[in-house]
Amino acid sequence: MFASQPYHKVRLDDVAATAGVGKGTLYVYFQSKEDLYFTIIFEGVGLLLSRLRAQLANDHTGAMHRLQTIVEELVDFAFQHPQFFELMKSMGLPRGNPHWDAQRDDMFNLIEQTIRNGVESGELRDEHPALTARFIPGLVRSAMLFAPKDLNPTTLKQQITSLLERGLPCGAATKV
Amino acid sequence: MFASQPYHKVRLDDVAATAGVGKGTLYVYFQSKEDLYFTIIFEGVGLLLSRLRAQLANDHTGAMHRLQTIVEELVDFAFQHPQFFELMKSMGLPRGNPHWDAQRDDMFNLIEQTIRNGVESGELRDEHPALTARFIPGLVRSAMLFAPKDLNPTTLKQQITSLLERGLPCGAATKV
Amino acid sequence: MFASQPYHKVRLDDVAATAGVGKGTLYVYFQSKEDLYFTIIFEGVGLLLSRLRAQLANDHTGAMHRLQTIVEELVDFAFQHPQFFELMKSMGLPRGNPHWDAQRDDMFNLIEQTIRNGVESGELRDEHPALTARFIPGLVRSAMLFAPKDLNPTTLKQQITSLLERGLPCGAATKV
Amino acid sequence: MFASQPYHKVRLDDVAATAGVGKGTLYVYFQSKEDLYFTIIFEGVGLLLSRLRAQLANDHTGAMHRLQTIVEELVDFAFQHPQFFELMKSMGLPRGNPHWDAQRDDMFNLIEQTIRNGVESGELRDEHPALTARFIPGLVRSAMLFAPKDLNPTTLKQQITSLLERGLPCGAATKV
DNA sequence: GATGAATGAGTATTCATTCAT
DNA sequence: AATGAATGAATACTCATTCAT
Repeated sequence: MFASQPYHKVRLDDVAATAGVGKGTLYVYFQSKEDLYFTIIFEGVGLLLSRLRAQLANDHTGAMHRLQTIVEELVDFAFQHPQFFELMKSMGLPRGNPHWDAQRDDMFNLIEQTIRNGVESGELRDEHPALTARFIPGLVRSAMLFAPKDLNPTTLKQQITSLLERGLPCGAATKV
Repeated sequence: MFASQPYHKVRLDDVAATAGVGKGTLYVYFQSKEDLYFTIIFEGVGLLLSRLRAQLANDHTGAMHRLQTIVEELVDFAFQHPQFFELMKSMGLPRGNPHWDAQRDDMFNLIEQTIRNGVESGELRDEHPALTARFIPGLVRSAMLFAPKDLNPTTLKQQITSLLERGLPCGAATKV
Repeated sequence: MFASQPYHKVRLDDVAATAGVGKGTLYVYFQSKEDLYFTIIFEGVGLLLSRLRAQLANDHTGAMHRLQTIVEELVDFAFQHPQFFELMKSMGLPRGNPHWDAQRDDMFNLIEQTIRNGVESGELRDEHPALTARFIPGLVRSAMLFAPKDLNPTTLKQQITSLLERGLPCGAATKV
Repeated sequence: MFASQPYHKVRLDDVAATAGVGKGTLYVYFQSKEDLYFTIIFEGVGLLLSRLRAQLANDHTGAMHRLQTIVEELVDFAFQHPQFFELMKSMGLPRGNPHWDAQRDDMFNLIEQTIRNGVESGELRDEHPALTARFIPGLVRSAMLFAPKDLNPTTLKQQITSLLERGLPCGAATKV
């Protein structure tokens, strides 16, 4: 519901009715409407994070391949939870909530570290891994929110991977 | 004010007070709170769009160079209006305000067309220019919202341009 | 808890927690929150009444002495149950709960009758014993609620007794 | 309305309707329901205080006569505002509100000082003027809340004055 | 045009009460 | 009997909007 309407248009009466519980019951489990909203996002990112970690734990390949794994996981998650990025448009991100900030940084750091490892091993070249780490989820977000509705996961993965692998210029090799 | 708080926490009382006008005066110029909010965003994107168009009108270079111009303009605008992307982070208001949707598509199309031209002329290779067009503002957005506070425009431009030009792998040249 | 907060700020959740029982258990012994509240007051006044009756049953002295006994009992009770008058300060619940009204009148009548006996025997002079009967608990109440915290029972008894015995003017004797 | 029902049963909707204004208008002038309630009491006591002061300003007689003036004013006020003491039953007195505490103390001090002056001049005998000062309004309260409905101001004044002047015992003189 | 006092529809939140266990 | 999770009726309070001045 938060994904299809702005935050302030979502009525807790309707949330309760849709959930099949009483209005008061929501307040047994959540402190406030805001708490409910942030909990949804927090649990979503938590799920994504744990999946990323699980995948990377089994992936002892090179940095580029691990980045592809990350992109795959991000895209799969986005298509399994198509409301997720819409959800965050509703009210934006919580600022200054230490739990949320820590969790978001965890995700960025996971990606950043993967890039750094690749740079150190000489496999990758990246002047600002921290920036690139923030770019990658942003690419998925942009696609999910604004790309044509018929976009499929495979195409999106390829496009992002392609961007990371080759860069746009077809004559890139000659430019170096 | 809309940049630093979610839509529903911005009170028109405060907006009027901050603007130094009476509450009623807002309604002389705007139909409603939503109208005010969308007007702000609409004018912001309108300004950005006109700048992009002005720059590109004078730029008769190749596609890659024009993309760099676009990135430069996006980043400069972002740093000149640091609230802008904060503002857009939660623009999840009514589904498909037609004006806004049209204008946003204008921007995406401007970028997409630049890429398509490059592909047609053989300068660029891109399987999905529409996706890439949506990626580019997303990269700026990600950086503005989540990157370290000491990020400077030059670094950001370089990083995005670099990504578009070369891709991450340092051996990219040999891959062609 | 009812003594330190107004009725509507006392939550049965807290009452149950403080009492160390489950919320539902309260409803085994009381019909409702109001019932609980009135039971507390009713039992309090009932206890006070039975003490007054017990003391007066053993007191076959004159009316003035019996009034002193009443004052002593009221003051002792007030100091033994310092919350009691706080509790009664806001007992403005349903108009005329019959049980409560009857019991309150019992107390007033007990005092009134003591005065009337004294008047009839010629020991006392009082134009309106009913009024005086209502005054006496009011004096204790006023002292308990508003007097300095270091007030002690002996002082209070003396002051009330003195007022009843002599009146304020030091030349009272000559006025008779 | 607060006089005829307990605080928590008074609905602001009804207050607004009775006052002939919109609900929101109440919140233009009062911060909250509690603020509204306390303001009513505060203004009531303020009115009473200013009347007492005005009367005493013109009264350069002896202490006993000034006390009678105070009693007269208290009783007149009580009969002119018969809801006033009922009002305070609704939620009790505000505790710790400095405005209210100061005002209440002002009233007590006004009476107390009158008694002290009488004691110093030798006109009165009172071991604890502070206590007596707190007794006097309490007598009026007791009468207004619990005395027979046909009580009239003159009777009440006489009874209180009589208590203060002579004390109860008709043989008081001989007890000294 | 500008204003801001008045408004009341709309909603988050509370808490006494119930009842299945 | 004792419980406390679930409830929803009840209500304080907010704030976008209006309109007389």
